[in-house]
Amino acid sequence: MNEEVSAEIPPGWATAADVAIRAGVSRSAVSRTFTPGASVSQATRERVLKAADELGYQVNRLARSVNQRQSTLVGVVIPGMQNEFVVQLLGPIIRNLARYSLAPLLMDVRDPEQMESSLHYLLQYRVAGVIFTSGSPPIELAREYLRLQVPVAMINRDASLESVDVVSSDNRHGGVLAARCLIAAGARRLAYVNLPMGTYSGVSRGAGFSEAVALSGQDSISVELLQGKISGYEGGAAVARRLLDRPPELRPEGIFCANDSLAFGFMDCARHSFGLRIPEDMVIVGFDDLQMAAAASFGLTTIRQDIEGLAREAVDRLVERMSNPSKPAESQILPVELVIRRTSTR
Amino acid sequence: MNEEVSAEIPPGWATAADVAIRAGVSRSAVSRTFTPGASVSQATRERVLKAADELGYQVNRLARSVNQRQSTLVGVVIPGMQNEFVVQLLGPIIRNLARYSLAPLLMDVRDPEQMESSLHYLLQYRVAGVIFTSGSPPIELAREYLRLQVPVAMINRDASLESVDVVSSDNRHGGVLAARCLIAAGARRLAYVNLPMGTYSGVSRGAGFSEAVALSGQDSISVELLQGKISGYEGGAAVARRLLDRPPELRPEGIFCANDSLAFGFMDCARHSFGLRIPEDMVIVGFDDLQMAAAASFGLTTIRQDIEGLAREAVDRLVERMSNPSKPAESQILPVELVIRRTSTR
DNA sequence: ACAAAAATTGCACACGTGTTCTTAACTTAA
DNA sequence: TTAAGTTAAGAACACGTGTGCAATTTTTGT
Repeated sequence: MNEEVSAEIPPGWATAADVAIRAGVSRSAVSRTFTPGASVSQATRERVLKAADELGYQVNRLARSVNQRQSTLVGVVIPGMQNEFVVQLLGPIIRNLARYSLAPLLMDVRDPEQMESSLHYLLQYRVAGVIFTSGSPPIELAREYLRLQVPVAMINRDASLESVDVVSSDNRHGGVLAARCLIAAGARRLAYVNLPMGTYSGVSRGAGFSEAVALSGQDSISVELLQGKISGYEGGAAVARRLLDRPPELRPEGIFCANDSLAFGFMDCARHSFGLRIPEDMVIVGFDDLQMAAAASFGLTTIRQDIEGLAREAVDRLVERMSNPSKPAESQILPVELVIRRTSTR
Repeated sequence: MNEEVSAEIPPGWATAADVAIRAGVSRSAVSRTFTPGASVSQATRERVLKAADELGYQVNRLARSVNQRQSTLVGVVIPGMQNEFVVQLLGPIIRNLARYSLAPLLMDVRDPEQMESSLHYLLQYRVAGVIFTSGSPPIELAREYLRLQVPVAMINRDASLESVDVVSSDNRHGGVLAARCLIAAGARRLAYVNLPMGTYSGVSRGAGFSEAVALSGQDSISVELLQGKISGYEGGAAVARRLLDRPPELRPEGIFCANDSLAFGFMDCARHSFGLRIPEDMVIVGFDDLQMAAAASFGLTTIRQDIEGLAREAVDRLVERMSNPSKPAESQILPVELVIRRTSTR
């Protein structure tokens, strides 16, 4: 009985050999069809593509990687999902990697104790490179990758390592812009609210801030440097509670927060717990320009970073280094922009 | 633009053969040493581990995957980084995957046109499974994976597909809680602000909301269903502008927003553009309990989802299905919790 | 029409693993 | 001490792919 058997897709994945048989060609021909720039005649290419389509064949990138000792995976290291800015960086990074057919392997190093195992974790997948997003963690981790000749690119971090491409916002100048803005608004006693851990970008912003104040020439202006124990909204509020719990004439009138989340917490505490009016009693400038900065409840004047640019440049640098590992390290600085809203205009 | 790039795996990657030579054993012995449950004597195991450590040997998971025809990569599909709740889901998902030594391969399907290529993209890495996070996109994409027998788990989505595990918050009951809360606060004219696209979770929340109103028995209570064109803060504000631009006596007094971002936009617009006081003139309930909901500027009463639970259960279900693909589909519903803050208490 | 050049094809090998199967070594029981 | 039983190690194969090389086909030039 010659019953017609329906051409079901076999359980499991169709392999190049399966396609070859169905198309009546050698397995090499299949391989070449899916390798750009290989030598295949138009006729066989079409037969292969037809057979591949019918079988739902997808090339096995894992096997391909093993064979040619190349990987198309890129590690993306992030310090938890709490920092809203870093999260916003993620989307653009992924899309820019996709431009080069690279796939992001995410790694969350919230706990430093995971670090060691996380290191192995990425290495075992033979990542073609690693992107470190801003945050405090692991300079030693990066050093480890370098030792193994894995290309590394960093965003908003210290550019001190050899043969690492770094792309940062102009954090220092952001601090300068913030200082000028606060001073122009008439504030005399200034304060800088830094990030809890000694982050590179936090330090740079504070340095630019202090520097601009010093250069302003007006010695009636004072700067106070503060640093919280926790980050984000709660951290900003905590610093505010500590700072504003003093006689009104000693309170700072101009606040620069290392990022917008801190600023939200600070100004909410100032307004709701201490009854201060913003900007009348106190002017505030943040950093990042998160979406919430534009919210009517805040209207936060802030320094905008070029998220898309940071992601694009970091990926481009990494890709360059992949194809030319001995390329000299580049340190690129992207401009920031002062976005004026209500917290600084009076 | 669509350039293919990959980097040579740097020289200096020790292979199992290298370790074998250095340890003076066969390559099989090395392999067994790193394969839990294999038969190796304590003596050789130690020699192998010593040699491996000296060479900095890391097992090549790509090669391992090719050999045993199974992958340790899991696709995580997210609809852009705009939805803050989905982003918060990401961290727990990654950490729970790590519990099983699985690695997240991220896929951003913001643009539907990427869908087709994204599908191939994950398949080419032979992902062991896929997790769909909440959002509208691609039910067809999921169907495609199922056809290829790739295990699929979904979060906060319709449970209509066969052999797909779904874990959702109790969206319906969340709507019920919101309705009761608004009614208890004395609101009579109610409105529901839905998500722009007909998302499953948005629809469920609205259904529960309407249902609870109907069951309240008080026919003096009316419900209005609204849907914006854009999502997030701006979307909420836009809906508010449209809705409040009518005589005060026709304005709703109780608003239920499908998520917190919408609620932020809505209440900011109501307060700052229309001068309404919250909760005196209007009570509001959101959904998700984002960090900002607790901010002093909002104090938003909202329905909290069990983020950690959603992630954990989704990963557990997926892993179960990996080891037993014919397991009957489970549909799990996690409880939600009403978090009362200032926008509903008067 | 025929030789030379060019293009295409298939075979065989390589990549770094896990695993079966056979053989050697070692342990236990009588 | 010897036979039987247990355990570890190595050789060989498989996984799915890319590619060098030689053989074969097609195209080109006259």
